[in-house]
Amino acid sequence: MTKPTDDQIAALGAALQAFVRRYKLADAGSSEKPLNELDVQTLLYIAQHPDCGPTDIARYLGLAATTISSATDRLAKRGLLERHRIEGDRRAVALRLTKNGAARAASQVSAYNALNLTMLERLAPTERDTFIRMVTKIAYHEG
Amino acid sequence: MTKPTDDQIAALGAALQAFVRRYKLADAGSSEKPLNELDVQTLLYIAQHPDCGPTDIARYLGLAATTISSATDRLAKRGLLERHRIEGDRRAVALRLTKNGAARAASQVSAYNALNLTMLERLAPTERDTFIRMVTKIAYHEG
DNA sequence: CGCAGATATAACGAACTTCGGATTATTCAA
DNA sequence: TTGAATAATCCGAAGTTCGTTATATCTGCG
Repeated sequence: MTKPTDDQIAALGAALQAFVRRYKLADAGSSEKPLNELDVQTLLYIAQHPDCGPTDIARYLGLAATTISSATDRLAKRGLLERHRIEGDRRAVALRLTKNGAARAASQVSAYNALNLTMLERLAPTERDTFIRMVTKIAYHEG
Repeated sequence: MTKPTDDQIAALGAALQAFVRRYKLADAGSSEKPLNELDVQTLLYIAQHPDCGPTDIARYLGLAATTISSATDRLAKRGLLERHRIEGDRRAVALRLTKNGAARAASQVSAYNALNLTMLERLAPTERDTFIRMVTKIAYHEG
């Protein structure tokens, strides 16, 4: 197996750094009072796993359960999610997004999609599937 | 100009999400007491711009000057950088890495390089330059 | 020269976030 | 039944960002 050269590694590093930097400075111009990163991740997880509990989220994100408790508190205070008592286990709570929460989650997804769209548009149409295939290969590689 | 399809956007989004998640959970197992993200960025900026001032860093990262003051405080306390009074302008300080700071910066760069290496290794040797060219095109695209 | 205003940085305090430890409520197993 | 395990939350400590203020210094203009 031929190894990547130092030049290749450096070129990739420079491009990724430039990209991350541009992206970070760009999204400063968002509309609503922004949620912090953890709250966004929490919101999106609940959107995809309705009626999950705080412990699920903590395990998924690799954080302390109390941290998730704080995050869900913040989201609940803003009216983005509701806690429901569940039938089978009365210790547990089921987290569900409110209408506003679902809208907020959708808006987040839109923002991600817009970024992905921008990336693909910068490539020639014939390159796009190749790029997606490569990124997929890198992301899902077993190792 | 043909537009990317929704399927393409979704596929790219899913792959990037998977990649970011794997990367985040992976680097939980690092060695030394970790610097926070801002401190790392600050350290690397100073490594590349010796004798710069806090204001330069604040402008570069798009943050309040006092935030950078805190960051340089933390780095100085850990012995990673030194503040020097400058000749021409006695208001300003010139930030310089100590030996330890330079080592720490180098170690950070190594970590980034290792990640980039991993990414490239997951592609076939013949694909690598294509991938780098595409990422570069996306990152540096004028728009 | 002397002084008003701009500039570089640091000090301080408010608001917020993460997380460990303790607490409450409930379930499970012996 | 009782003790251990589990789900979630409360509380307080430590750390972070950032606005305001303070201090020192520079710059330019009369």
